[in-house]
Amino acid sequence: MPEGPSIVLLKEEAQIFEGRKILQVSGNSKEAIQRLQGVTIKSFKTWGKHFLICCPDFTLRIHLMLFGSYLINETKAASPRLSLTFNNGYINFYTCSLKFIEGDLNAVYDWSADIMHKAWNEKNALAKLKARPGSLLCDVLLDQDIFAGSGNIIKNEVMYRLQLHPLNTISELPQKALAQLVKATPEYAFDFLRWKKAGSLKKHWLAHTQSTCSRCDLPMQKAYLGKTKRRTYYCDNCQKLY
DNA sequence: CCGGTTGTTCAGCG
DNA sequence: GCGCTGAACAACCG
Repeated sequence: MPEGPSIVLLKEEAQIFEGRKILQVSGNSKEAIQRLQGVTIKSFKTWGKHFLICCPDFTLRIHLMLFGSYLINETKAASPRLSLTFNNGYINFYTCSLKFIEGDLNAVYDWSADIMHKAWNEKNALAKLKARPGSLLCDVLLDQDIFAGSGNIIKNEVMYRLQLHPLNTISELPQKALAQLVKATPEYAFDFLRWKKAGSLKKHWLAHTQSTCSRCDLPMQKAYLGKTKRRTYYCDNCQKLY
């Protein structure tokens, strides 16, 4: 389930364990997860689609990939990749990628690239876009170096909102469109978060998985576009190709 | 019930 | 070393 907003939600739900000591560790991960035993969690952070468990001497990065999930104070049949027990509950992570990060997180992460971080920086994003003049719009919206946290749904919805065709190259887009892009992508991510909390995310999809354009009533196109070859929904009539 | 996918990395090749 | 392709991972929905 995981685009950036879903990870922000995970962080919010995990808040109850911040500052708590990990009493029990288990899971089928091949990483050395036992080093978490007895450790007190300093804080949880997110960067794009990364969920970060920050401990005094190291950080554990959890990436839910395509199929990952988590449960708090609940279990299911599958065996967790990682299970952490505290004195006030437990959290299980399933089918995710775990990696320990040593040293200073700020040396690893460019927080200004995270579309949901307070450090998100439009100017930095614009500079990165301009450094990739030949890239397609549908590809840059999945580029985690530029729009960390954006995924395939956000990509489709942002292009539709801005009425920009997925096959626009960055160099062809007018400055105004680029300025809209770096503003609208975080905006949509926060709408996504709000709708997901309300359980009404899919109801608000205007492009993703849609068969008809809500603006002009013509059929939506579905194609696997760009270097990323990800499923792209768009309206040929409404989304402008410069 | 089989096909498809809200994601990423890596091996292999030219 | 590069860019591209396909595989691998592996769960859940319709």
